[in-house]
Amino acid sequence: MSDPAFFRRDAAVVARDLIGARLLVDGVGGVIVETEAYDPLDPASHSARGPSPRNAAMFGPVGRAYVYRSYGIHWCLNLVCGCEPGSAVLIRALEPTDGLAEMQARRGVAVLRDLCRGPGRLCQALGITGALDHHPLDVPPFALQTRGDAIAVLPGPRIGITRGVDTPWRFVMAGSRFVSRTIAARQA
DNA sequence: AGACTGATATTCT
DNA sequence: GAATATCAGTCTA
Repeated sequence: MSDPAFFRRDAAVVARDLIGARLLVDGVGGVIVETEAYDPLDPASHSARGPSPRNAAMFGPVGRAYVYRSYGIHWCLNLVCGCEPGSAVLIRALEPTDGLAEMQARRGVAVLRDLCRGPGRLCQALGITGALDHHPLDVPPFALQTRGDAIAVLPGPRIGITRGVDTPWRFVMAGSRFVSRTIAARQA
């Protein structure tokens, strides 16, 4: 459920609370195990320099998707949140649980661990494209179930950015084998 | 396991 | 023209 109260909080808080939530697109997806927070005061954020055609969703209502093209090739999914406009949480990795065969077909890969590990791979596995930019998270094809109970979450620095590298706004599920490769290496 | 490369949309200089 | 919230392939070890 995308209760506005859940998303109308600081991005770092929402990013931590999203770990363990179940995210499905047309019934295909899994449990969120890795996220990153971005807000308009953050030099690494797309919203740092104000609205543009690409990042418009970040300045719209909370509880919606912000989908953008990364390096001209991949799609990346964010969930718009925050008390003020311009915040979002990047979904970096899922533990696949639903629609495994469909994800394997879309990715052309059989190994579960490689289906949704990384923002670009995740979007390919769930069939997420720019068509879902601005789409409300409580309206099909999206389905989002957040957890009520507490869960062990580890914070750390974000990945693949050159600015704001010291802000510990990446969150991973403790002990999960389905997080990004670079993280798994650093954890070990 | 690590280093390098190519693909290439959007934004910034 | 250069950089980027990336990934898959290939080469070196």
